[in-house]
Amino acid sequence: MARTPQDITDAELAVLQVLWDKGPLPIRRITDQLYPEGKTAQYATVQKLLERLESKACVSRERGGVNIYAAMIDRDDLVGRRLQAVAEKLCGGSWTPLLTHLVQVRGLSEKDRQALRRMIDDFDPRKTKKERRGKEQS
Amino acid sequence: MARTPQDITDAELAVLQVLWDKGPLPIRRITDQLYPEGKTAQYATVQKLLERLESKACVSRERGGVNIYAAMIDRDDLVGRRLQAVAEKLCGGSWTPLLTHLVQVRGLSEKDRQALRRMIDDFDPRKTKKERRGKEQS
DNA sequence: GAAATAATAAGACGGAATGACTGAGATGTC
DNA sequence: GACATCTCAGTCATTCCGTCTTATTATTTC
Repeated sequence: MARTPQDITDAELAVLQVLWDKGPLPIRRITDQLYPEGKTAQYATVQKLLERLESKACVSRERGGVNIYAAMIDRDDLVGRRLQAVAEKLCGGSWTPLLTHLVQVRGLSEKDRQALRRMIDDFDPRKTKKERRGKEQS
Repeated sequence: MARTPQDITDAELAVLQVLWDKGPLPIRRITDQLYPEGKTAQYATVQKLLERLESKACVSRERGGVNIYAAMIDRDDLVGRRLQAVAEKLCGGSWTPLLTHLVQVRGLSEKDRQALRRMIDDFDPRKTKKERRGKEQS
């Protein structure tokens, strides 16, 4: 039973979080965020994490005097990947059980409830874009 | 950056799936399902996996002439754990982004849409149980 | 009830994953 | 040209996790 490696590890995620928060940065700036007292060793650690993230196409590198790294996936992309993994491994690929779980077990705030009702309508494929536009204006 | 081990590994999950499908079983029966030609080695593998699952309180063991193992968590429990992990690591603990993702990115079937509308109403805490009962009857 | 068969128990193994590190060279900067 | 800083290319150590071995204790079968 071949084990499936993590898509993105904890340490890699920490790097991504910095890029999401601060935007594109050189390694040094990322290191400062993650290891405030960081010296050469920690710098190299961040470098290695970026190298792995790049090989997974999760960050891009702008080469130059100093390389600048930027996130190529955003939080929601990653949320999507992880939800997909859950759906595939536990629900035979179906999304519905996830949805049901969230609504029934976790419950909804009043805000959630309103937003959800609106989303259900807005993303109803039976409605044309024109109809949706009309709804928004009302 | 301490790494977080998987809650339940792939091989452990395979064992759980058998117990979910077939109900409580002795090791031998589980082994038959997972390794149809399984001999002593594979039997021991399943045994080790069950031992680890037991230490995580995911299966119970009824001791006797032959030990019988039973799942102590069901699929939805595990779905919940994994969704929680996603929410905590990527959404600051909030469930809303998961919900939003499912509805917006994955889309809803007509059936989903109907079921969801009903759930939103049913689990609305502003409504008393009496009101919900009334609604169901209508 | 002895031989054969099967189950339990305890530990060891090995490859891969992952966070962290070192050292040599390149590139700038004053 | 000296100094700091960055890049690059490894290496390392620990843990994880799927797997297997061996020994001991039941259980069956004739």
